[in-house]
Amino acid sequence: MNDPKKRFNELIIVLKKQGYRMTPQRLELIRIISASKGHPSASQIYETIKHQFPSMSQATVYNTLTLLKEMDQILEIDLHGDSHYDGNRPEPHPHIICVKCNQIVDGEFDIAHESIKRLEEVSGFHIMRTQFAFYGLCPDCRSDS
Amino acid sequence: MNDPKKRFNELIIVLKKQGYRMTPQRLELIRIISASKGHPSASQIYETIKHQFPSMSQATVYNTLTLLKEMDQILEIDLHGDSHYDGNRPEPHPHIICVKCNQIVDGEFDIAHESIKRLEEVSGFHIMRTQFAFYGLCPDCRSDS
DNA sequence: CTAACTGCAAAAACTTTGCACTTTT
DNA sequence: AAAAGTGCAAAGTTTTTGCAGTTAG
Repeated sequence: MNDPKKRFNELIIVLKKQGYRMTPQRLELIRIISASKGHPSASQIYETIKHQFPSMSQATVYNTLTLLKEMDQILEIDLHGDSHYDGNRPEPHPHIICVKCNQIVDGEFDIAHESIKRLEEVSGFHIMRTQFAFYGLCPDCRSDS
Repeated sequence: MNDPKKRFNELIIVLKKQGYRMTPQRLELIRIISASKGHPSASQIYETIKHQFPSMSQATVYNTLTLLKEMDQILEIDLHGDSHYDGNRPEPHPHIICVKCNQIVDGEFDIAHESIKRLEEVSGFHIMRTQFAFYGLCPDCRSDS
């Protein structure tokens, strides 16, 4: 994972370069996304920001997340109507998700690079982003049951 | 893809073996899932069945899909609060999804087998199912824009 | 100053739930 | 007959929308 501060500044630069405004709410969301070791969901981000900005609205959270998503700066992890976000690794990588405790862990190998090329050739698609999810039991939950 | 009729009978046998009852609604859903070349969503399945069974309820669709999912007979493709289902290939395989027309195409290579083993070793997870999604533009939508 | 952004509240979309009724076995 | 399954309608979640008011640049 990147250094949170480095990532924070990186995101600010990218947004500014595109002419987006730096509002306090946006800065706070970017700070959270940059520092998150886990993969927070939209509602988790919303709840966290509300501590600092009680007036924060869900619409703003979704607006900003959509913005970052469209700029390929964050990855959306679609989990059955509860999207989580990975703010540190825009490049394709697998996620390992515990079906019991719902924790999400980053996988380290890169299946994508060569696979994408092959898949594009075979399917004729132009592939823009990927989502690899492995569902199972994390070490803790394995021993629980 | 399997032969739809073969798959249909296969599913019936599996359900019966587990002691589940064969209601007309269930049969119809299984028929649809078996024959679907694409990857229908819950609501698409619901709409289709309503033609035959105007009294069909969403609850029944979801009940049956959950059942099949838990028996690892269908794959759920999580698409931003609109799950689609792959009824023919319970084994891990990639999906290629057009971000414009939303069509879902099956990928043919198997990245999973060796990768899962490696990932299990590194993460300590016990992996039970996977979801590989590649988002992009299909050939038609590429030429459109 | 003004275009961009936010907050609010309502609506939309998908899924789940509870319970009485029906049906498979 | 009994357990399992269905239908209905309501409620729960997450996400989107419209618009008036606010603010960064």
